[in-house]
Amino acid sequence: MARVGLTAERLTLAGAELADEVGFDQVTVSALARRFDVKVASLYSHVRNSQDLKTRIALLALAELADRAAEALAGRAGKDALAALANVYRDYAREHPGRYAAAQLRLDPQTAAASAGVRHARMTRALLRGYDLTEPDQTHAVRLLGSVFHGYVSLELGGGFSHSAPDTEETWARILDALDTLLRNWPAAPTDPRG
Amino acid sequence: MARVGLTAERLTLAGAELADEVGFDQVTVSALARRFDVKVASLYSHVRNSQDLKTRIALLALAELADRAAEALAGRAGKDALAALANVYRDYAREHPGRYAAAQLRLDPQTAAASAGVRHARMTRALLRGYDLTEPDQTHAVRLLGSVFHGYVSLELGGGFSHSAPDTEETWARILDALDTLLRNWPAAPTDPRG
DNA sequence: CAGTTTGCCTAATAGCTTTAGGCAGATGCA
DNA sequence: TGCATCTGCCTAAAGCTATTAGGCAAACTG
Repeated sequence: MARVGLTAERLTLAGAELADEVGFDQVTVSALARRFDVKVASLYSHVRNSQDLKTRIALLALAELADRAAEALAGRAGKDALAALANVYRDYAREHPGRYAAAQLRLDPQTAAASAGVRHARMTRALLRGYDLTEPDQTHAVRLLGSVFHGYVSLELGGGFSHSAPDTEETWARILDALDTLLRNWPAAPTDPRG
Repeated sequence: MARVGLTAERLTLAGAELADEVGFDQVTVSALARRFDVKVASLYSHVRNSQDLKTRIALLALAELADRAAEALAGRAGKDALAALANVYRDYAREHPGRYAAAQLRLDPQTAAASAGVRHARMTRALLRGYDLTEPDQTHAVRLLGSVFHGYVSLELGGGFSHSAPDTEETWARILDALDTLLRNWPAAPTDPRG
């Protein structure tokens, strides 16, 4: 009967920690109740259901990631900014694999629109101001960067690059070099053969 | 009591279909039993457990994907091969989202080593023969391509690119152009400043 | 300090996973 | 063809998670 002081925020934070420890898909209402030494049903006063809990963790992760990105980008431009942003994602995923997995949770359009996800897109766009791209190439480049960052980080985290030399640090550095080179020499759209 | 003729193979295939219909994480021993109109316990004669079932689906997906890739690469080189391989991944993910998700399942090292996953790495490497790269740049490039393909496909599938112009077809085409350009002008390793 | 709110509880239902043990249809051999 | 064995699917049962309904007592409110 002792009141533990549960709130949606505390549950979300504890859920994020749990995710980092055991994996996002192992985050369960039951496990969280155990962690607070409280009965399972008690959580349902603070969180609508399991899906709601996971969504909150995802939103937390997206916001944390956006905060880090904003800080990293401040005062940087060009390749410096590119590497800083890329490393934010990679470092966050390594420090907080569960939260990073949570950030990939598919959100319904409304929630997604209100999430920090939009800040990410805006920051990537801001980063590209250091390169000479105009629409629609800028959007293509935003999507390319998102793909590379997310793809690399999730493959590396998933062990996709293990068991083989050279090490991933080296690869990561060379990929950032390559992206910088590419953005500085972005190929023009091929002329439409129908024209 | 009528024997339905369950086998691990039939269960795996049905599981893959189920994954494509309702999502890989919704693939459950129970759901599969329902699909065969059979009691749940019956499946345990053919499949060790839920994890085993999912692993089999993952291996099926990896093998199908490798088969498609091999076929697509046959007789092609350079950018033609690059686009063909890239489209194999993208098309497969769109046709079989559940299977594609299954292919990302983290396998234990032994299983991974025996899986078709190694064929994928080899094919990407083969593709790079059309470009002028030597080790270790080739490995870096293999990893870059893997990152872009996987990252783009999973973001697109997850709806990460929705709600915004221009359409993803155009972006995809431009990204392939960009990768081709990049591979043909792969930046040399920067000289070590300590040297 | 009485009244109300609210936080955590018990109880109950329902689904998924996994194991143990049983019966009958399929298979093999004389 | 008949008998023995094997194998496939079954019933039963225990344990975990999710979720809802309703209760009691601690904590605010005036």
